[in-house]
Amino acid sequence: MTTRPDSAALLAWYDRHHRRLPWRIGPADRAAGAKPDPYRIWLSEVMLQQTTVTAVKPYFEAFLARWPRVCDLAAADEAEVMKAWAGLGYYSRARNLKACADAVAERHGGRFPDTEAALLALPGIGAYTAAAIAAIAFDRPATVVDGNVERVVSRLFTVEEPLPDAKPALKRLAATLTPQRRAGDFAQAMMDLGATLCTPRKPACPLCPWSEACRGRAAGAPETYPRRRAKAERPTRRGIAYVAMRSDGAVLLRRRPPKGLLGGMSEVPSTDWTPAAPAESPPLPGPWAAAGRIEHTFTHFHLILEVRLARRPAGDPAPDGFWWSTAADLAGEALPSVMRKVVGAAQKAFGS
DNA sequence: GACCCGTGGGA
DNA sequence: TTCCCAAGGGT
Repeated sequence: MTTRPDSAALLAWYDRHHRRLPWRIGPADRAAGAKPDPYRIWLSEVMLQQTTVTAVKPYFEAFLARWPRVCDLAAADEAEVMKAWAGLGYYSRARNLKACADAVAERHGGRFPDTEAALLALPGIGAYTAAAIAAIAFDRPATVVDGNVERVVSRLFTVEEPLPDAKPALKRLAATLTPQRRAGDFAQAMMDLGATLCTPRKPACPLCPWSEACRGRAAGAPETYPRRRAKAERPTRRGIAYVAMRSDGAVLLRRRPPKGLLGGMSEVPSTDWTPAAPAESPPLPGPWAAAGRIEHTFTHFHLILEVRLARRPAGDPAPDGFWWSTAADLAGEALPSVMRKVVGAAQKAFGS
C-alpha cells in the first residue's frame, strides 16, 4: 500500500537539504526577493547537459568572470569561446552557446525569452533546457525531465517499459507531480533528490521524503529502475598521429572541420581513424620516430593512436593551414582531451 | 527513431 | 580493468 507522492513534501525536503551551487538562488534567498539571472541559469544548464556538477563548476566561474552578461558573450569571438570550452566535451554545445547568445542579443534585445516555446526555438536549447530555464529563471510551471527525474519517476511508479521508449510516459507521470507554484524549486528538488538520495546504485531510501509513496521501494528493488534496453558494444578505431615539435617546444596544429567529431577544435594531424590499423601516411616531411601510444574512449568508440614525433629547427615555417603553437600557448589552445594526450606523449618522447 | 557527439570520476 | 553514466541536443 503506497500513498501518492506529494510535491509539498519534496519542497519541504528541498528547503532543508538543497545543494548550494554557484548558479542557484536558494529558496530562502528567493523568498527574500532575490531573482535568478536567466543568463546564469542558461549558461549552467547548457554546461550541465550530460556533464557532472564537479566538471562544470570551474568552467562556469571562468565563463561568468570573462563574459558576465549575454551581450558580452555575443560580442566575443567564437574561437575564444571554443578555447574556453576545451576539455568540457560535446563541443557543438560551445558553438550553439555562441549562436544562442547572438540570437538573444539580436532578436530579443539582449533578454532571454520567458516561455518554453520561445526558448525551444533558440540554438542548443531542447525540451529539457527550455523547461528548466522557464521554471527556474521565470518560475513558470514547466515539467522538467532529465536523467534524474526519469530515475526518480520510474522508481516511484515502477515503470517497466525500458528507456528510451519510456520517455513520453515518464514525462506524463512527471507532469502529474509538478506543482503550479514553485515549479523551479520543484525541478531542482527532483534533480537534487536524484543526485543525492535516489542515486543509480544504492539509493538512500530511508532518508527520502517519498519513501512511503515509492512503489519501487515497496517492491524491494528500486535500484533496478529505470529499465534500459541493452546497449551496443563500443568498437575500437586506430590511427597514427604526427606531432611536429620545434626545438623550443612549439607544436604544429591545425583546425578541424566545423562540424562532426570535435568540430571546430584544434588538432595534431593524423591518419583517418579506422577499424583496421592504418598505413603510415605522414602529412608532412619527416623523419618520424615512434613516440608511444595513447588511448581515449569517446561516447560511441574507443580510439588507439600511435604517436609519431618529428624534430624541427627553430624558425621552421608553418605549412598552409597550420600554425606553430608555442609551449606557452598550448595550454590555451582549443585542444580536446584526446589531443592533449597526444601532445603529452610527444613531449615525453621529446625530452628523452 | 537511430545515430552522432566528450569527458572524467566512481565502483 | 572495465563498465557505467552525468541537469541532452542536433540531424
